[in-house]
Amino acid sequence: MESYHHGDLAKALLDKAEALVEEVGLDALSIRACAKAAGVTHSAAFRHYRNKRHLLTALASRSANRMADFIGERSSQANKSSQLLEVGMAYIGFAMTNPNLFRLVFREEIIDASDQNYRAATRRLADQLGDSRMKRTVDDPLSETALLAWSAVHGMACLSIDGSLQSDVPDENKMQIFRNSLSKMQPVFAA
Amino acid sequence: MESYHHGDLAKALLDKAEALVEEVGLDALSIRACAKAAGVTHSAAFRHYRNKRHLLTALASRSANRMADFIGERSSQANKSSQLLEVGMAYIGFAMTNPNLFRLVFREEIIDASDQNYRAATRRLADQLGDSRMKRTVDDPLSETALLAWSAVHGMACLSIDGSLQSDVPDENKMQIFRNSLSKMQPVFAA
DNA sequence: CGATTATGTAACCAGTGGTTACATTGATTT
DNA sequence: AAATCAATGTAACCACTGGTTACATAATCG
Repeated sequence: MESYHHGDLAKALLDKAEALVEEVGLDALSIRACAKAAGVTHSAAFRHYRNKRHLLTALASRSANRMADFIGERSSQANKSSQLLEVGMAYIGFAMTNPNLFRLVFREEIIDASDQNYRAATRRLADQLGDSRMKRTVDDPLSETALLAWSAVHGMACLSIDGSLQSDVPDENKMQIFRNSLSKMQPVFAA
Repeated sequence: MESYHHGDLAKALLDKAEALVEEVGLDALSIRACAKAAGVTHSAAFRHYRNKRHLLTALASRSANRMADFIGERSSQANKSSQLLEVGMAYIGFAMTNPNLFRLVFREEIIDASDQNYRAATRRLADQLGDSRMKRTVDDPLSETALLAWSAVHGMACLSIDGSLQSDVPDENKMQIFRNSLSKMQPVFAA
């Protein structure tokens, strides 16, 4: 038996949410299920997260950081010439391994996009994507190719996890196809 | 006052759903709200759609068809040389005008992806995207460039409507940036 | 006209996000 | 050490949701 007080319920809830979300799906995730998994009443959860939105925001922030870490690792392992490609492949790899966490990071309607932690996490992620010029899209012509690269990678990730591509292909083969496909973009960056 | 029987409740519900979804968001859309908007009890709706999933599937099918139509129009208006670019821009344009309908078409977790109407509609859409080789990704090397193009366009659409890009830029300017960005891909297709 | 069938309503169920009043605990102060 | 107080838990409740069932009404067809 545990004590009346939990210890670190806030973190426990996040952990349970992270585990549950890949089980039951992003839309079916409920605060009550997280609370029950943590062995606690659902109202206890609201003591640590004002509402569901806040829980999801916290999870999104953590996921964005995980993603940035993952990409960072892969990026540092690659040699300079293939870095852009490897970053893209890591991006897609994270999405395919954690589809719902990946979706959560970008579904700004169900989270608090103005949250400071979330913004910091996504900024870290954007920085990891090469150069932060990807986000400054207004009058910087260089960013147009960066936007193109990001879009291609993001699009592949989305199409892949949403099942819009042929779905009876094993993940490894898919990854190889993505790699080949992305490679074709090289002439764009050569210029 | 209307008669006891509605006339074409199935279609009315779809219409109301289509209108409501862009108002309240995809996740907040409820069968009860659609039914009320159609002036009918929520249980009447279940007479025409077995469950929410079926309603959303029907709406997704209709949206995919609308999208295919829209792209088809734009495509036929363009001259041969710029067709690929125009198709892509139409794809993004539809997404930005109807973000939630666009999302619905690709959110296969909340719809019945094996539904025949849905499959027919998405196949039409895929065909409209140039050549249907986009979907046969296994051992057809040509499709790698098609996949790249689709991904780039799809990624731009998603990033744009999800607010991951700089959001204080008016839509028209965004579209111009997208056009410029996509244009950079030309050398890939020249080969 | 009468029976059948399609389509609507009313009342109900379990589950959800969220709130409020109350109970329990751990830490602080004296 | 005892009293106090804020942090953290529970229980009971609310409105709403998707979904079901029994019943009422209307249209249709013999």
